[in-house]
Amino acid sequence: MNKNLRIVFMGTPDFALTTLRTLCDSGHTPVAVYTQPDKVNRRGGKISFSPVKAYALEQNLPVFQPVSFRTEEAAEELRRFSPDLIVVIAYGRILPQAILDIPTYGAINIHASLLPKYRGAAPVQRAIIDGEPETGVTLMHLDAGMDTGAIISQSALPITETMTAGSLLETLADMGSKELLRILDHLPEMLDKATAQDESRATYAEKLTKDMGHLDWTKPAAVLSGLARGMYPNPGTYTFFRGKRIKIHQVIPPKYPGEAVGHPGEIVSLDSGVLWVQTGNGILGIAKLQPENHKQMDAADFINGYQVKIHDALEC
RNA sequence: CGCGGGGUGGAGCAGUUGGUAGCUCGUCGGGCUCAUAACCCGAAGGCCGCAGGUUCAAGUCCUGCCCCCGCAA
Repeated sequence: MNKNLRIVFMGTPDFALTTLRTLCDSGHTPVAVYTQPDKVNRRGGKISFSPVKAYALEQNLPVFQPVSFRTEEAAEELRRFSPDLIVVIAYGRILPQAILDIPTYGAINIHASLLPKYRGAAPVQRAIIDGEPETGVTLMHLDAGMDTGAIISQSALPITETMTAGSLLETLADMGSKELLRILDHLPEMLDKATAQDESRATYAEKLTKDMGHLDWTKPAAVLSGLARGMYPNPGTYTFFRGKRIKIHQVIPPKYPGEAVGHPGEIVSLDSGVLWVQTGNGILGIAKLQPENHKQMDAADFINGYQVKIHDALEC
């Protein structure tokens, strides 16, 4: 019923793209799309667009990439679309109140956590790394703070030991997108019913750093598994083998806690073409990996090509 | 022009100071076994990324091009 809402979409990565697609497919095509400025990919000297920009161009939607929203020009540009609502998803920037005041209904944001827990940049990743039993997606009415807006709706999802940040993000993006459509159909009421977050329970999910991905084999397998899955695909985890850096792409849930059959980092079995590695507690399986300068490969191929033997060891 | 690694039979890798290619796995055939992703025997399969050059001779040296990847951003 609200098909003629004037929506402005703001987002950057794939997580945001899912929702943009959903909006377009359901007839809520945005009147404008905002995304982060293009980045220069040094290695090829090429410029790379954000996933959102690539799709918007494909759909012939007007694209804007302001460097800042704290200028009168930026506000004026936005006002020209006389938006009813801004939908913000992983845009990568906090919108100042002056911008939030422009649309009739303000701005709605989809955040991949059960707010107020895991506010911030890496909610899904941190939830997996921390071994949380569940996470979810929250739609909130944006205010000027960092993920502090009133909660419009929330859906939870259990985290299993095979989920990665990448796969979970996809699932949550779908959940959030569908929920958004539902909200758009009942817009003013849903916003009125939004409830403030309980500040006392707020936690923050800081951005991940590359060095966090350096696997320490003396840690328990369960911890390493969470790290490998929470850091995947970006920024990724890694270890070293014969002095070469190895990226870990897929691990297999830990086995045999407590029963140490080798030193931490030692490869104790090659069953089923998997690299079974002894950790500080339990054995972790590595199923897919990528030696530096090479492409991703199955552990079985790695074992064949590199003549890996039991008792060889991964280095920290 | 940020630094660097690589393109070799279906897959992953070796190939030394240049002399027509090897390993692990897979595939096909046969054998052993109660059985097997185990083991044994045998076979097929490669214009060594593309183009040009040096040389009696190049995967192996030189030049140019295409593609892939790691780090850093």
